[in-house]
Amino acid sequence: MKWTKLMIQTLREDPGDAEIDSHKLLVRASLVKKISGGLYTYLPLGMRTLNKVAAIVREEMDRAGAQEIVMPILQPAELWKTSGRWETMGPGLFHLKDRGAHEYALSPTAEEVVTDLAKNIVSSYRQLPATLYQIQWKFRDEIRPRFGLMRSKEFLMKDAYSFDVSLDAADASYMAMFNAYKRIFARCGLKAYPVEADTGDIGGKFSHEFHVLADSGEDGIAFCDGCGYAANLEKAERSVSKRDDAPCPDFEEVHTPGAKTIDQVSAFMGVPGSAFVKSLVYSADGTPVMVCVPGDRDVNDVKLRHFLGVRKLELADYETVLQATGANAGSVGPVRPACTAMRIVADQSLAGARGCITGANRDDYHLKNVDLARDTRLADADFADLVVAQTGDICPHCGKTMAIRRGIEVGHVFKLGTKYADAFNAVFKTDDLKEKTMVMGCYGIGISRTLQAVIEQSHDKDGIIWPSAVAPYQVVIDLLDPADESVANVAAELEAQLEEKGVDVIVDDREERPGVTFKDADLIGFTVRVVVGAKGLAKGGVEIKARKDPKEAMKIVPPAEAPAAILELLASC
RNA sequence: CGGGGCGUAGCGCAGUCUGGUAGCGCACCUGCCUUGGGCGCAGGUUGUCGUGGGUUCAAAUCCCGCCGCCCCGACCA
Repeated sequence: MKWTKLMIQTLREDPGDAEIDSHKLLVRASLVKKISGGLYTYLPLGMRTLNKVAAIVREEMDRAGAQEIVMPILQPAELWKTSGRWETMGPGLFHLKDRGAHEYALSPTAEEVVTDLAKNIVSSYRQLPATLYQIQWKFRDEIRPRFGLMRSKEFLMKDAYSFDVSLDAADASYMAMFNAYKRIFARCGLKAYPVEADTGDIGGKFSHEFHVLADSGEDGIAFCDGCGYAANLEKAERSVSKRDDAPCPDFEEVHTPGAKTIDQVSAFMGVPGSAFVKSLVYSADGTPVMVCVPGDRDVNDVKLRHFLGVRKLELADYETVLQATGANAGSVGPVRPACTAMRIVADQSLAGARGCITGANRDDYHLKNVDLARDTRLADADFADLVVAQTGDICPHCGKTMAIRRGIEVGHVFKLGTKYADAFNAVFKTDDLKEKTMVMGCYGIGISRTLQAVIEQSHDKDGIIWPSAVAPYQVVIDLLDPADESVANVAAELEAQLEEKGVDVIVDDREERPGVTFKDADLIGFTVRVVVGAKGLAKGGVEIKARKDPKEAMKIVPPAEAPAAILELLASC
């Protein structure tokens, strides 16, 4: 392919609306063009890399025994109402009506459609197990699209769904996908880590996310270097040692005028935040619940929601707080008798806490010398792991300390159980003619996000450094003298030979100074650069260099030997 | 949803406070020159100044409405 035939318009300056390197480079290297917030056109170069990632995913899905299908993006509302997600996904789900006022959703995933499909096609255990997948555009009405392709309203996703005869059988389907994912990300040149995760709105029992570590990542992940435990902060557990607090005298009120936050009261009283019991009033499916955690800790909403077994959980508004406790936010606490009606729960690390400070349920007052067992209605069953893990917390599996890192979620594998199969009554006949519900799993990879994650993980100050497997073109042949006949001939011959070997080649035939073509080659990041010039040829060689290598690693080889040398270089990238 | 910022050429921006008929850099086109890391010179093209209304002799500039985009926050008491 000739450069001058392609729609490429590289930019010298960073786009004004990009925050992170990969987003800036996507735009500067002319891979994508924004059309509106969270919506992008893929230009020829971007389309090629997107297709390459998709091709790797397709190959590995097929290898793992999954079958490719395509489901509609526009999906009838009835299916979504059957599963309940028409309501639970709320405004995150795009919906629209046709001229007959029938409602539709734009698919953000396809559990409903695929379960309905399986229900209709599968009637016997003989047809299982089966895993279906598609590579299809998905739509989500994100609150705040950002970071280019990382969080956009429309994105390319591979979604797969497994159907099995039992939970045990589903393990094999899950593991097949898990292993396929490891291969996929490795082939894309990515270091991706499987991380234990919450199952979110999709539901189910067990799941792993695949994360690429990056400072710009939107997710926090607890890592234990001791045993390899890795978990999304939404789920990450921590181990706490049993407290042995000394008995304390009866609690007493302390006047704390104007001090509302833990930081303010802590400063006012000259006591560290960890000595406080922070008490928050939540609205759990509409009922107020008080949650107590150490003053230097944040409540983990996901853990709390699971523990309480409720669907909708949010911090209560100020009026509810006042009604439930008799005090305004900033002065509330768990000590009786104020909160007689409300359920109170607390983080496990507070079991046995004595001598702590809480709100007094009276504006501008706190209590000191609180003994949670003695002074509150908290019973053993009310304690659970309810806080967000922090760096330095103890790993629940090996006892070593964990660290929090940032990650980009590029893939997710779930065991769904029978959540959707139950909703759609997707059953099959067993060998003894009984009816049984299918057990499902679902498995997603953000293809467009993966593409950007590769850039985020593989770039330098000059531009992208494409791994060979997903480069828009693996080799750029830079013609220093495009008008020179011998240069053009050597380049054409080289291009033909490489393409015969299955290598994607772009020939930079622009009448530009070398500085311009070199800068562009580095910016777009073609895996290997070949320079063909009249002077070099006169001396008997062309020049080859891997993008990831420094200038000094450049080699000069005779044109006849170039294809073999280039293939070797590509194999190492 | 709340707060802040921004909308001027394909891209990045100045001009707005203090109203006077729109500018810079990059890109693009022509010519000369140059030719190993975004060269130089000369000439040139590209704008409903986001949009609708108002004030005014005159509006990118002042006033009001709307739209879009970006960032932060969304109540951790």
